[in-house]
Amino acid sequence: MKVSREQMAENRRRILEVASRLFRDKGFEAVSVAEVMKAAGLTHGGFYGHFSSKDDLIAQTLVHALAVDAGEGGDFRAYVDAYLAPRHRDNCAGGCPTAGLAAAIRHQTPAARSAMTDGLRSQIDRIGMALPELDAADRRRAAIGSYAAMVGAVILARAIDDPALSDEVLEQTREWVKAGINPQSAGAR
Amino acid sequence: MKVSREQMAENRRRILEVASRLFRDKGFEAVSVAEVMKAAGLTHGGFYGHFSSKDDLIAQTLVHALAVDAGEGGDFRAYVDAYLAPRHRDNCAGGCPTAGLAAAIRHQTPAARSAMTDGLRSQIDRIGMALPELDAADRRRAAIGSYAAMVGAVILARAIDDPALSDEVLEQTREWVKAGINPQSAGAR
DNA sequence: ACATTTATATGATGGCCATCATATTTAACG
DNA sequence: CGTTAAATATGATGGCCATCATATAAATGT
Repeated sequence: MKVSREQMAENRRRILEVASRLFRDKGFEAVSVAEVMKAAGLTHGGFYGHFSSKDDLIAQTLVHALAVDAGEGGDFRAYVDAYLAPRHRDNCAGGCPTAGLAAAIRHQTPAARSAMTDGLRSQIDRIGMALPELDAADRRRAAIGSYAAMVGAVILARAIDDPALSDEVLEQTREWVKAGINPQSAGAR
Repeated sequence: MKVSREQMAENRRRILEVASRLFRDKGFEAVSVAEVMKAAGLTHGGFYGHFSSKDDLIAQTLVHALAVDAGEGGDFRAYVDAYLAPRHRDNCAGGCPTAGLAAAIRHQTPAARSAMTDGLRSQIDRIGMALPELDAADRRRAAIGSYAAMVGAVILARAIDDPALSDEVLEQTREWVKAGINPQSAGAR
């Protein structure tokens, strides 16, 4: 049945939201179009009224998810603590889309890769702005190096089945990253 | 037709080798059993004489690939340079299996996760041994933090479609990691 | 040499899934 | 209100793939 204009927009939003969580939780391939629609409270047939294909959904979901990825209020140390925490590791569906999906993007369409590129660029800029105590060159290096370590640590911590080692990967990376952005230490770099 | 005992062992080795490259290149789900067998020069039917399922192949391939992952002759700086290089980024099929597959392991069987855990543990130990100039605590932290950054940087560099930013991610992470293992800087950490 | 075992090949089978065709219902607009 | 257009539902369709049943043929051990 037809639905009001706003209802349709709302439906579309819900599809994107639900797809974002499902993709982060189970990966792109393990989630079917029908599953997304069902989770959004719709039937699978209506899907192609909103998106031209599953690849289109993936690309649009990435744009959506990476735009919200912003979060961070400028306190980089607090962001690092929250990012490299068991709570974030255990919350794939609600966690950072970059940590959850970046590795899968290599196999996706150009539109998806483009969304990832934009998302990464702004994330690096955002982290850089949260490190005003460093000079420009150190700031960029620290932003990129820190974020790479954070994403890598969460991916590794999620991949392994030994809780103690997984916790240790998070803890040690947390200390490593935070020590690396001390002005005196960054100077030594 | 039946083949000699050694021929069968050789076939099995080739299946694992070929599967390892295909999985790293295209991901677990995008590679079919038939494709692996064909690439190994066999037909798909014989597959179940070697492995009990595709999941079994994945787990055994990981054990195989992560055992060979050793490589490194003890010069950590050289290892970092080679790891965080465009050549490695562009060579998924022949590159580090951890960078290529770690993120997908979250969705695999317990056997696969266990193989990844063992592989990561020994990789951390190996890197630690290549950093004798640091004391024990710094060494472990540097090994974990550095490896997380290396894996994360390669994953990010492979995900994005802007070559300049991709190169920059590798370069900056390379400098960041190498600066982080300077004894004076590690002291500050 | 022969009998037997077994590695591989050939050829189903059944399930899942993306996509589409068509039907239904209702909002939107006059 | 009535007509039309559009959003969603229902119900195919075709392809891919993991797995398996059976056939073939060569190696192994006597």
